[in-house]
Amino acid sequence: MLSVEEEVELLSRGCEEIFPEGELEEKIRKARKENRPLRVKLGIDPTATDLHLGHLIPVLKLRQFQELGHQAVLIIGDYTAMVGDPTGRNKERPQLTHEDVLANAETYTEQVFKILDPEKTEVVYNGSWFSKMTFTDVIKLLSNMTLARMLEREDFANRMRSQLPISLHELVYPLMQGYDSAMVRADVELGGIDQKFNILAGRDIQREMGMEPQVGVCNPILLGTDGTEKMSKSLGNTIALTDPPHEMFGKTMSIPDSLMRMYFEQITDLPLSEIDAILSAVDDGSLHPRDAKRKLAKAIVARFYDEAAAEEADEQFMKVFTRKELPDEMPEILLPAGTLTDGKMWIVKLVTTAGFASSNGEARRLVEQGGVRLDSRVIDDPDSECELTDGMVLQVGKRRFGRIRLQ
RNA sequence: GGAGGGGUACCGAAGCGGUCAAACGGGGCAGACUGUAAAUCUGUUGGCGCAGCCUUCGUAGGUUCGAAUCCUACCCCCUCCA
Repeated sequence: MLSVEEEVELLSRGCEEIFPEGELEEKIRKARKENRPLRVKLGIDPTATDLHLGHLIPVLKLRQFQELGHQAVLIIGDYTAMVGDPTGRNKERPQLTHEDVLANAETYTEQVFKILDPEKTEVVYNGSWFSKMTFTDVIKLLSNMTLARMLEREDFANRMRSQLPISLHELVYPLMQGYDSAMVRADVELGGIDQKFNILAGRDIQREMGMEPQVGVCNPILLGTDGTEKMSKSLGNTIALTDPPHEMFGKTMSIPDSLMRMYFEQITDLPLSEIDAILSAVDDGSLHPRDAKRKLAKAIVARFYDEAAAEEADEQFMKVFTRKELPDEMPEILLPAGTLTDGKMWIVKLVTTAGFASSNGEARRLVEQGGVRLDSRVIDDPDSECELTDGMVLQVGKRRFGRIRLQ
């Protein structure tokens, strides 16, 4: 068995902040003495359907706790999702209906259980208590917070300063999240560092209700593939859990070098010493940054799929982008008989039919700009009528390929 | 409740009777250079088989030879005062 110090060190990996400092160690010590696991809470608001790596960071942390024998408590925020977490927002969120939320929750948990052990995870909907609260209960809950404290929050302060609206229901959110902690008697709450305020609210409420306050274990906010903004679906800079291996690999290869450490630490489970070794090899020039990134991409794919998929993705990547060869597999472009006239087809039509452009105009532009190839030959005249034969390869841009199938 | 400001393309933001499919910046896409990195440079960014035509500037009407631009009504947002 690990020593308490070792366990804390392990759990601290990749964390931006654990607060209050030292209290995690104390909690673990105490739990061991009482011979019980820590109750580790992670709340997720099912506001969208696809999980991306940014969502997964605390989930991975939760699994780590789970592997060490602690009790994972997953809260599905069916009620909080309707309110919408104002954290980091400079706008109000659109409010979702309860039906939307429940539907999302299903796909969410399905994905989360690719990582967590469902047998050992306690799943609770926070609607199970919020739906039963009376208005009196709500008022009592609200009395735990003052306006001044609420306005200390950076996001609210910013909005106040720039005279943007803050709806009252948004002020309730941190209290709701905090109340969740009390209801599940959490010892630890996980979340991004942007959750700090909400997690601290949980401590207040737990204390108010006569419990020992939870410890916050916060990870940094994962930046998206563009390297500047936080990973978020609306910014289109995500790597999704549902991305197929080659895409996950490719997207990882496209992140700026400066993000490698973050991704290594947050998403892979390589030992820190190994990560340091890789990155210092890059620094002193003995390892090509691209090869370091390949290691990263492989580790990520292996984590969410398996070694074989990672190996395969790497090979394909090298083949297509380094050696500029055609990928082994590519989607087929089915052309029913009658699509061609005299065995020929208008190039613009071909590109849109293949789904590589959403309009003829866009396809036309791609052609004019030299981004379209047919069997490796650039076609740059948008009026071209191309002779097509079964098995020909259409390439658009650097990474979209399709094999023509005449039917 | 009173006074004022505003809704323009993916986003920010000009335009305020014709020369506007709408400046400029960001983002996206394509090309060059590379390591599908960064930086840089170039082109492009409503639709249509496209030297032409069609539909766009909150919504609906109206004025005009002609409207993103003027008028009327409606919807939405913001600010200040209360």
